[in-house]
Amino acid sequence: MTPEQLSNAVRDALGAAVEAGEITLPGGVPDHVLIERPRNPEHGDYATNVAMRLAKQAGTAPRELAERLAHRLREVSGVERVDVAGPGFLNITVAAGAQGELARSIVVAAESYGRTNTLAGTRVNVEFISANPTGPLHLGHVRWAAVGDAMARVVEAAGADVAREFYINDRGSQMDKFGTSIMARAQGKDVPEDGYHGAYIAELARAIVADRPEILDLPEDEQLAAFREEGYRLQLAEQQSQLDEFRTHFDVWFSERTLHESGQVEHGLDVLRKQGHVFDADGALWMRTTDFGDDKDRVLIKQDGTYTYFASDTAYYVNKRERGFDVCVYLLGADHHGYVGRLKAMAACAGDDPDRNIEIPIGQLVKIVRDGQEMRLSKRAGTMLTLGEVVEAAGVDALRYTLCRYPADSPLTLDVNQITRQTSDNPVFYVQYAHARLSSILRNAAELGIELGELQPELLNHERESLLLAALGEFPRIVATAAEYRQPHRVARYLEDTASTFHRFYDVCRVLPMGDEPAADIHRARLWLVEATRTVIANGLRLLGVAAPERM
RNA sequence: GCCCCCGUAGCUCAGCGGAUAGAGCAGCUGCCUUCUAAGCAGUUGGCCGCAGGUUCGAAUCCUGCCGGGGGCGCCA
Repeated sequence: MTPEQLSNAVRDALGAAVEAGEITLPGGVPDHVLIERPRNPEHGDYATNVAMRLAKQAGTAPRELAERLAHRLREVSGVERVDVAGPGFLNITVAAGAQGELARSIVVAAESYGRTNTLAGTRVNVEFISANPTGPLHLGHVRWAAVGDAMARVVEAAGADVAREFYINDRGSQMDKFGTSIMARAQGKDVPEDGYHGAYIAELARAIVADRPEILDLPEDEQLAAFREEGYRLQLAEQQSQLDEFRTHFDVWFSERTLHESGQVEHGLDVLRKQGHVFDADGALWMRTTDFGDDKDRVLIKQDGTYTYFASDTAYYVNKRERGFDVCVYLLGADHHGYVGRLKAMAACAGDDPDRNIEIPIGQLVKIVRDGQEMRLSKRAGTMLTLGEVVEAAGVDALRYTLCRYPADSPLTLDVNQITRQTSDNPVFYVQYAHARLSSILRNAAELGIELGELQPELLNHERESLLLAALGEFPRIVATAAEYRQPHRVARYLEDTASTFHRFYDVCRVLPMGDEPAADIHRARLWLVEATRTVIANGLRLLGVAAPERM
C-alpha cells in the first residue's frame, strides 16, 4: 500500500462519513489528504492531521471527528490498525502484506519509480550559469551547474517538459575588454588595468597566435576583433568542456548576439509596446516597470541610441515564451538579486503572470575556505579556483552531491580541504556505499543462483523491514515536492535518511542464506526488498547527477 | 536611504504550522566465527538571535529590534 493509496482511502472515508450524515463539511471533502510519516515509530506507519484541520469547519471536536473516520478506515483492506492520538492525529499501521507489495511495485517500475505526473503538460525552461565567455568557469558558477541541472532533472521526473539553457553574454563591453587583454598579451604589452589579468589570457593569446601567426599583422581594430572572436570561440569551448566534465549538459546555448542579429530585440519591444508599458522620456526609451512593483522604471534604449542589457533580457524572455515555455526559471546568484523586481515586472509588462510564468530563485553565494582561510574569487586577478581544478581535486560525485544537498538560498561554506579529502566526512559516500552494499548482495545472490521468484509480501514484517518499506514509499512524494518547490536538496536529504534506514535493516536482517542453508521464502522476500531499495537509491542519485557505484 | 538572504548542538547545516527539534562531523563506549565495519548500537551536547502578536498548537506565519552576509543609486 502506497501513501498515495492511503491518502485516497482517507479521503474516501471522509466522503462516506459525510454521505452517512455522520459529519458535515460545508467546504466539501478536500481533493487531497496529507499523509505523513511520523518521526516516532510508536505513532504507526503513517499519520494524518485531517481531523484537526477540518474540526472547525465540521463543528466537531478534533478527536471526535478522528474517531468517526477511524472506524471506517479500519475496514479498509490493507489497513491493520488505526489509532486516534494526541490532539486528534490518526495513526495508521498498514498490514505487512499490503506494505510488502510495495517492493514488487518498485522493482516492476524500476527506473521509472519516483516519476509522477504532477507537472505533466508544463513546459519549463531552466536557465542557469549564463556566464560571460571571457574566462573559465569557477567555483562561483559550480553551485548553479550542480543545482540547476539537478533541478531540471527533478522537474522532469515530475512530468514536465524541461529545457536546460545557458545564455551566453557575448555582447557588450566585457567582450571588448577580453579582446583587448588577449591582444595586449599577444603583443607582449601590459594588460590594461581594467582588463582581464588571469594566466589563461596569456594562454589564449599563445594558442591564437600559434594557430594564426598572421593575426599580429592585421590593423589594430581588425586585430582586436580577431583576438576577441578567437578568444570567444576558444573560451566558450573551454566552458563547454568544463561543464561536460561536470556532467551538466545544456539543451540550448543561447547567444545574446543572435537576439540582436535576428531582430528579436526589436520584436521584443514591439510586444511590449502593444501591452502599453513603454514610453519615451529624456531622449531614451523606457519600460514602466513601476506599474508592477519595480522600484523605478527601466531604460531600454539609452540616449545614445544603444540598447541596454535589460533590453536584451526582455527580448530573450519574450523569445522563451514564444518558444512555448510556460515557466521560465532564472537561477541567479545573490549578487544579481536586484534583478528580481525588474524581471518580474518585465514579465508582467509583457502581459504575463509574474507569479506563474517567471521564477527567479536566488542562490546564495558559495564561500570557499582553504587552510582555514577564505579564498576570494577574482577572475581578473586570476586567483580563482576553476571548476576544472575543483573537479580534479574533489571528484564530480562528491562535488555535485555536496552542492546539491543544501537549499540554494542557504549560504554554503565549502571547505576545500574537506571536499578534496574524499573521506566519509562527505555524505555522498554514505549514500553511495549503501548502493554498493545493495549491489553486492544482489551479486552474491546471483552467484548462489538465488532468484527473486514469487514474492510473499507478508514475510516482510520485521520492524526494520517495515521502516525501510515505508521510507521507499515516500520517494515519489519527495520527488514531486522537490519538483514543486524546485528544491533538489530534498532528494539528497531523503537519500541520506533512506540509506540510514537501509543500513539499519542490513545490520539486523540477514538477506542471503548462511553457509549451506537452503534459500527460503524469507530470503527471496528480502531480496525483493534489497532490489527495491537499490532501485530507489539509484533513481535518487540519478536525479542529482551522481553515480551509483556497484562496488566501492 | 531602500531591498534581499541568513541567525537551530562545539563545527557545517536540515526541518519552515503539528505529537519528546534532527543529521553529519568532532568527543566518549561497545559490535567484524559467513551478505562490503566507508557500517551498526549506545552516550555527551540546544533559552531554535531577542521581544511581542496570530491559534487548538509557532523553530516554522506577522511586526519590531539586535547581529552577520549581499545587493541597489540610465552598469554589464
